[in-house]
Amino acid sequence: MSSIPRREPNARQTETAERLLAAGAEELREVGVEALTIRTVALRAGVSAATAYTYLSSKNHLFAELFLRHLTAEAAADTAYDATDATSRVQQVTRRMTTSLATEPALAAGATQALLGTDPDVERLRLRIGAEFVERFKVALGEKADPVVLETLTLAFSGALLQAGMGLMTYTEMGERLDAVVAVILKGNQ
Amino acid sequence: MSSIPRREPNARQTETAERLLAAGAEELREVGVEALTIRTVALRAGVSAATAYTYLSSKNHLFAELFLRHLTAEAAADTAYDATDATSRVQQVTRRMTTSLATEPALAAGATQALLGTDPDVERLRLRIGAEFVERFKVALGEKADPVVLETLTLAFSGALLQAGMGLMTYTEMGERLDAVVAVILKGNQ
DNA sequence: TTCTAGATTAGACAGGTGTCCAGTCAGGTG
DNA sequence: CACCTGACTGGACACCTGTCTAATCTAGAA
Repeated sequence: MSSIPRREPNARQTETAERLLAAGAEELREVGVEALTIRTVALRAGVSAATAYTYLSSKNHLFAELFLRHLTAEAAADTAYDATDATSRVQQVTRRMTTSLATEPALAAGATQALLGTDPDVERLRLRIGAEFVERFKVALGEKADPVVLETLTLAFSGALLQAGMGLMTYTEMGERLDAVVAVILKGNQ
Repeated sequence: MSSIPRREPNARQTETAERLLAAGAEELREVGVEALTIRTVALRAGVSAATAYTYLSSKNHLFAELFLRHLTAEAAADTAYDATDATSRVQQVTRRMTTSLATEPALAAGATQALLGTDPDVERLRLRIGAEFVERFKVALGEKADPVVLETLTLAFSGALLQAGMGLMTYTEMGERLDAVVAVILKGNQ
C-alpha cells in the first residue's frame, strides 16, 4: 500500500522489497511496460501478489521508485565537471542524464507515464525526482544563477523527457538536441 | 474502436459522435478525470456502451479529442498580434493558451495523462496537437526564426504543461511564469 | 524448547476495461 | 408500401486492478 513500510523496515522486509524492485526491473526489461503487472513482478520475485501490494501500491509506484533509483545510482557515479563555462557544464549534465536514460529506455518511458499518476506514493517520488533535476542544474549553473534560467532549463528538460517518453525521439537524440537547446537558453544569460 | 469511423460519417454518425464528445466534456467537468468512464459518458449521451466504443477507443482517446477541440476552438477566436517584437508576440501566444486551459483545468490535466497513452488514436491526435503548438510559436516568431529557438520554446511549453498537469502549479501561474521563461529564451536570440 | 508478533499466503471480492455477438430498429430506396 | 443496410443495443466475456481476510509460516524472545 504505502511505499516501503513505515519506520525502520527489518532485514526480512528490506530483502523482500529489494527482490521486488529487482524483479520489477528485470520484468520491465524483458516484457516491457504494457505486459508488466504487479502480479507478474510478484511471481518473478517469488512472493505472493498480496505481499507485493504491501510494498508497492501500483505499477506507477514501481516505475517511479525504479526511476529514482536509476537516477541516484547514476548521480553517485558522477565525476567532477571538467568544464569551466556554465553552458558546457549544463550540457554535461543533460548528456549524462540522457546517456543514463538511454541504457534503460523502457524504464524511462514507463516512468514518464507513471509520474503523472495521482497516488500519494507517486506524488512523493515525483517531488524527489523533480528536486533531483533542479539540483543538478543548479550546481552546474553555479551559485549566482538566475532562477528563471534554472526554471527554463528544468522546463525544457521535462519537455524533452516527455517527448522522448512518447517516442517522438530516442533518448540519444534527446541528448544531442538538448546541447543546442541549452546553448540557446544560456546565450545572453551568462 | 478507431476514432470517428472511416470515410465520410453520415449525419446520424456525426450526431452520435458529437453527443458523445459533449457528454464527455460535461462528465469531465462534473465528476472529474478519475470518476469518468466510457460507460458513464455513454449513459449521459443516451447511447449504449458498445456504441460509445465504436467512436472512442478509450478514455485517453476521449480526452485527447476534447483537448484538440478545445485548442482549435480557441485558435479560431484568435485575433491578430498587437505587438511588434517577437518576445511579446510569443508571450501573447503562451498567455492565450494558458488562459484557455485555465478555463478547463480538468480537461487539461486529463489530456496531459491521456496524451502519453499508446493507442493509435491517441498517437494521431498527439501529433496534431504538437504540430498546433509548434505552428503558433512559429507564426509568433516570424519567418526567419531560429529552429532551435522554436524547439526550445516548444520543449519549455510542454514541460510547463506537464508540471501544471501534475498539479505543481495552476494554469494561471503557468501563464505568469512562462512570460519570464520566454523572455529568457529569446534574450540574445533576437 | 515453546511462545508470539508480524511477515506472508491463497483466494475471493467488487470494480473497471475493451471486445464481441446475435438481435433490433430506423430511414432512404425501389 | 415493403425492404434492406447499417447504426445501435444489451448482455456476456476475459482480463486486470487493488483490497481484504483467515490461516500459516518464521525468527527471535523468554
